[in-house]
Amino acid sequence: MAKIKPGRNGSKKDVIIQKASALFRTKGFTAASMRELAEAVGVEAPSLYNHIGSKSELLQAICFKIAGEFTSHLEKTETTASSKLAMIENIIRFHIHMMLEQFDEVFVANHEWKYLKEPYLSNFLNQRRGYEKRLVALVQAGVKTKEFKNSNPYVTVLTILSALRGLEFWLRHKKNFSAQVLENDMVDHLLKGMITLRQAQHDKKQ
Amino acid sequence: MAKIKPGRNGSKKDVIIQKASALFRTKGFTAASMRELAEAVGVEAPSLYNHIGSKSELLQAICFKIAGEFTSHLEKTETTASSKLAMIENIIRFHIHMMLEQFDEVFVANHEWKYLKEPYLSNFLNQRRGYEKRLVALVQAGVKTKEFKNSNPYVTVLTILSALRGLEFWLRHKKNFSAQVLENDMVDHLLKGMITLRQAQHDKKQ
DNA sequence: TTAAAAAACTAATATCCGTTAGTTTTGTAA
DNA sequence: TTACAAAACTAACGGATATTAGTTTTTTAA
Repeated sequence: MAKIKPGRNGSKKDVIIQKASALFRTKGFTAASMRELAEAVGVEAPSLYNHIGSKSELLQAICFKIAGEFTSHLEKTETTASSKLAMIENIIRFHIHMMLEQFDEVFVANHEWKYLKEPYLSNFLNQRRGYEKRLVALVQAGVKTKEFKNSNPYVTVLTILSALRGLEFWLRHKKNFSAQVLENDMVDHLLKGMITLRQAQHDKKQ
Repeated sequence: MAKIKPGRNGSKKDVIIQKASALFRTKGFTAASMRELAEAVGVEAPSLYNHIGSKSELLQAICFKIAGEFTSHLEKTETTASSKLAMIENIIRFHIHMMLEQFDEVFVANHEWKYLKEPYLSNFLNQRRGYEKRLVALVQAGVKTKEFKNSNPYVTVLTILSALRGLEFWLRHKKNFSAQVLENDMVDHLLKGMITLRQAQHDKKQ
C-alpha cells in the first residue's frame, strides 16, 4: 500500500527541512546522516520517511526554495523603473537580508548544491546562470547610462556576488559590530570602493 | 614490521596529493573515495597506503601548504615599506595569482577545511584568523594615513577576501575575457568601486 | 467507543567506506 | 645472479550508510 501524504503540506515536514538546513550547513550534506537528522527532529531515522521521500529531496527543497526567492525578487526589482544604481543597491541589500534571515538555507544552497542529483542539478545551475545573466545585463545598462564605470560587467557581478557570499563568515563568528554597519559599509565598498576620493581621482589614469 | 618511508619525499606522494586536490575539489572531501583516488592515480586503493598515512593526511597536506603560502607572502609584503594602498593591491593580486595557478588546492583549502581533524582543524583556523587580523591591521593603518575611507576595517577585509574567493566561479566556466582583464577590473572595483566618480561625489553624504 | 489513518517503532538489507593483513611482483644495488 | 627493499596486488574486516519491510502506537474523526 502506497504511503499517502497529507493534502496540505504538513508542518512536520517543514520542521525536518529546517533541521536539515542547519545540519547540512554544519556538517555538509554528505557527512550529515539521516540518523543525526532524526535525532535533531526527535525521532528514529526510519520515521522520517513517513514525511519525506529521500535525503536528496531535502537538499532539493532547500536549494530551490532559496533560488526561487532570489529569482522572484530580481523579477520584482526589474519592473520597478528607477535608476540602475538604485536597482543594484536594492539587490545587494536583499542578498544581505537573505543571508541574515535565512542563514542555514542560503549557506546550503551556496555550498551543497553540487550534491543535487540530475535533473535537479542542471535545473539549479540553469536558474543560477540565468540570475547572473540578468544581473550582468543590468550592470551593462548602467554602464551605458554612465552610472557605472566601464569595467567588464561580468567581473563586476562576480565581485559583488562573491563579496555578498562572504557574509557567512561574519555570521559564523558574530562580530562585535552591528548588522547595520555591516550592511552600509559593504554596500558602500562595493559601490564606491575603499580608497579616498582624492586618491581615486589621482589614480584615475593608471 | 613497520612500513618505512623513503628518506626524501618521494614524487609518488606528490602525485597522489595533486590528484587528491582535483578529486576533493570536484566531489568534495567526504564524497570522494579512496578507491576513486586510486583509480585516478592508476593503482588499487590499498597501494596508496604505501605512500600516505590516511585520507585525512591528504587534506592536511593540501590545506597547510596553501595556508603557508598565503601567510609567508603576507609576511614578506609587510616588510616592504611602501604605501598601505600598494600593499593591499599587492596582496589582492597575489590572491588572484594563487587562484589561477593552484586552483584545486586553493579551492580545497577554502571549502573542505572543515573536515580536518583536531588538532589540525584548530591550527588551520588559528592561522586563518591570524591572517585576517593582520589584514585588518593593515587596513586600519591605511585609514589612519587617510589612504582608505573610514569604513569598518573588518568589513573591508571581509569584502575583499570574499570577492577574491569568488574567482573560483570564473575559473569553473572559463569566461571569454582574459585573466588580465579579470585581474585589473577586480582590483579596480575593490579599490575604487563601480560607480562613476561624479556619482560617487554626489552621493558622498548619503 | 470505535474504526481508520498517520506516524512512530524495531529489525534488517544491501552497499559502500577507510583501512589492514598477507602475499606477490617490481625495481635496485652488490 | 642474488638478495633486499619498495610498492604493487587480492582478500577481507568492521563499521556506517540510506532505505525498506513489517509491526505497533498514537492521533483523528464519526
